[in-house]
Formats: sequence, C-alpha cells, structure tokens
Amino acid sequence: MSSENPETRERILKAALDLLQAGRGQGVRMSDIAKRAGLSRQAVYLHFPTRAELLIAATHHLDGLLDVGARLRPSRTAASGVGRLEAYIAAWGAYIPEIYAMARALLAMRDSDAAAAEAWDRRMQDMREGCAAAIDALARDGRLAPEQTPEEATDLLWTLLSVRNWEQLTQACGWPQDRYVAAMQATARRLFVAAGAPR
Amino acid sequence: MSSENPETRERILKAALDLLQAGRGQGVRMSDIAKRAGLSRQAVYLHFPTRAELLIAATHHLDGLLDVGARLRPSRTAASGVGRLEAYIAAWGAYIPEIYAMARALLAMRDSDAAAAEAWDRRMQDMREGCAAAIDALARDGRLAPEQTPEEATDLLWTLLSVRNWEQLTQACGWPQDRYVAAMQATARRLFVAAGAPR
DNA sequence: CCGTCACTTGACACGGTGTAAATTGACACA
DNA sequence: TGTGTCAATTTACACCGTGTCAAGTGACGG
Repeated sequence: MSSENPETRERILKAALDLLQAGRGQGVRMSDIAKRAGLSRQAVYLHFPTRAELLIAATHHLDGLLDVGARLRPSRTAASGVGRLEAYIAAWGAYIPEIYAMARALLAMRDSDAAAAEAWDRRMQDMREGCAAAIDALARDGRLAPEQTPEEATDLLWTLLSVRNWEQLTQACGWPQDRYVAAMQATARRLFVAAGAPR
Repeated sequence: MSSENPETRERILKAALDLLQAGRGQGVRMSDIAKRAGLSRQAVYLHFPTRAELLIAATHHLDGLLDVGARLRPSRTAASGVGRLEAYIAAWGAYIPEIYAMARALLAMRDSDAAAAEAWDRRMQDMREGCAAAIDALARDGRLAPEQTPEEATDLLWTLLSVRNWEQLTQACGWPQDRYVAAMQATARRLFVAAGAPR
C-alpha cells in the first residue's frame, strides 16, 4: 500500500477526480474509476483499501494541485480587518467551485462512513479557522459589529460560507459565481462590520 | 396500494417516524420499519412500493400531525413587514427541529432517488414561498434594504434558513434552539430591513 | 533460471432493496 | 358447509456495489 508504483496511484486519483468533475452526480463506482485509470477493479484495491480512503486521498491530491496556501495569502496579508474579511471570502468563494465535485462525494459518504466524516469535518474545521482569523482581525481593528461576540460571528460566517450554501445559491438559485462572491462579501460586511465608520 | 387496511399503513408510517426520530443517523432499513410496525418486511412492500415512497408518505403524514397552516398564521397576519419576517423565522425555526430527522432521511436519498429529490425540492420551494412573502411584505412597507432586489433578498433568506444551516449551527456549533432563532431574526433584520427607520 | 512485483482473472460473501409465488387464517355471504 | 377474498406470512431469489481471496501472468533484474 505504500511501496507500489506511485505512477499508478496518481493515475487512479486523477481518474477519480476526472469522473467526479465530469458531473455524474453520484455514480462513480470503484469499477468506473478503475476503467478510467485503465486498470482492473481489483488493482484499485491494491492501492486503496476502501472507496472512502480513495476519495480522501483524492481530496488531498486535489489540495496539492490547488495550492491553498497561495490562495489565502491575500487574506493573511490584508492591511485591515475589513480587507482581510473581503479577501478571505473572495479566496474561499473561488475555491469552492474547484472542490465542489469532490466535496459532494465526500459529503455523500459522510453519514455512512466514519473515515469520510472525519476527513470532511477536519477540512471544515480548517476553513473555520480562516473565518475565525478574519473575524479576529476585524475585532482587533475595533470594527466588529458590537452586537456580536467573535465566537458567534465566527459561527455565522462559517455557516454562511458553507459549501451547501454555495450550492444552493449557484445551483438552485442560478447565481453566477461572481454574483455569489459579491453577495457574500456584502452580506458579511452588513453582518459583521460595525456601522457608520472610518475610512 | 389504496384499498388496504389504513390502520396498518398508519402503523408503518408511525414506525418509520419513530425510528427516524430515535436518532440512528442513517440506519432505518425497510426491515427495521417492518419490525417496529410488527409486520414482515414483505408486508411493508404491500403498502409502499419503495423505500423512497414510504419516506415521502411519512413526511406527508408528519405534515398532517404538525399543522403547518396554524404555525404560519402569526406570520401571515402580522401587522408590519418586519413583524411578518420575524414571525416567519420564528415559525420556521421552530418547525425545523420537528422535521429534522425526516428531512435528513429524505435529503440522504436526494441524489440517488429522483422521487425523493422531487419531494424534497417541492417542499423547499414551498418554504421559499414563505420567504418571498415575507420579503414582499417588507418591500410593500418600503422597508426592504435598498441595496437588494426582492429576488436576491428572497434567495438569501431562503438559503439562510436552510435545514443544513440549522443543522450546522445547532449541531456543529452547539447553539441552543432559542439562540438559533434569535440569531436568525437579528441576522435577517440586519440584512434585509432598511437601516435608520420608523417605529 | 529464479524470484519478485504489479497487475489480472474469476469467484465469492455481505448487506440492502425489490420481486415473486405459494401458504395461512380470518371474515363474509349464501 | 363451503367458497371467495383479502391481509399478511414464509421462503426464495435477482440485482448492485463493496470488499475479500486465491491462483495465474508477464516483465524485469540478479
């Protein structure tokens, strides 16, 4: 499970990602992935013990491709709390569509597979950190809306920016991506930034 | 499928609801329901062609028990747009925990069963109507925040009040129910009600 | 020539849904 | 006293997708 040809492993992960991105809502069985990777179904099990582990590995693989660190830099280096909040939403908002297919698959396993649940929750906790950091930056500037504690604001922002909400607004409501980002920024500003204020 | 003993049918639906409410996240197989209802698994299929249909029937049954109409009356009869919005959130917010178990089950089938998806989506469209009505009432009073169109505000409110968001705030964040309702009302006020204003 | 390594083929178990057929027991009405 | 019907039972099986197992193949390196 670790000494095997890394090339094949990559090919499997790539195949899984391709199939997920390529729409087909839930399908994507082990056999589909195998076929796509040009392998027998059993060979896939030589590299990944379960479907859940494969999907988890695929998300890690995707992380590697997407370079989250770089995407978040503008947020971390923003001059003001407000700027940080804005940049964070822009970065995360742009990230969601890239991971959406993956997220869906993981989410679908969430309540039937403990490992998948843990992997997903861990990611969401990471993303929550980002929310907390943005809210804290706002608070440090004294610009956090006085009617909220930082914890409550973090919970709300975290919820507001959930993948499910992105899904609902862009898929069910048909909002284009840029409108989604703009609306989330405006919403966060109204909710979390103290009214009537300095430049 | 329609001439059978209605008593038994009810018993099955009740059994399904009981088991769903009783936690066990996803389990609840046809055989569990049958056992709970004191029937053979096959007998259940005599009343409901598929698991999805059973769950859908169970939600209708639950509707009957919960009397949505009465719950929404305070919202429909509110004197002001703001009052209507507030009352709607209170009513829906109190409704969610009652349907949550059911909703989870239906939601879990959503992307593997077309009938379940349609049933869920229909319900969500109904709930969206309520959001639209509240926003419209606000607009009629001239108190809808000027930076939003009624459509956009409806989409946002609809998303804000999603079952998933309730789940995240009350389960993952551990908010008690009353805090959830209060926070949603405050959030909606900040987002949708025009600032600085009349009594 | 031998081993080993990645992979293949083919078979099978399990769990859950859904189908099918023959059987039982009760009640109704003639 | 039958005869019909109707709900429900029992048993068995098909289908799917996941995961396991064992034997085989073919290429490559010492």
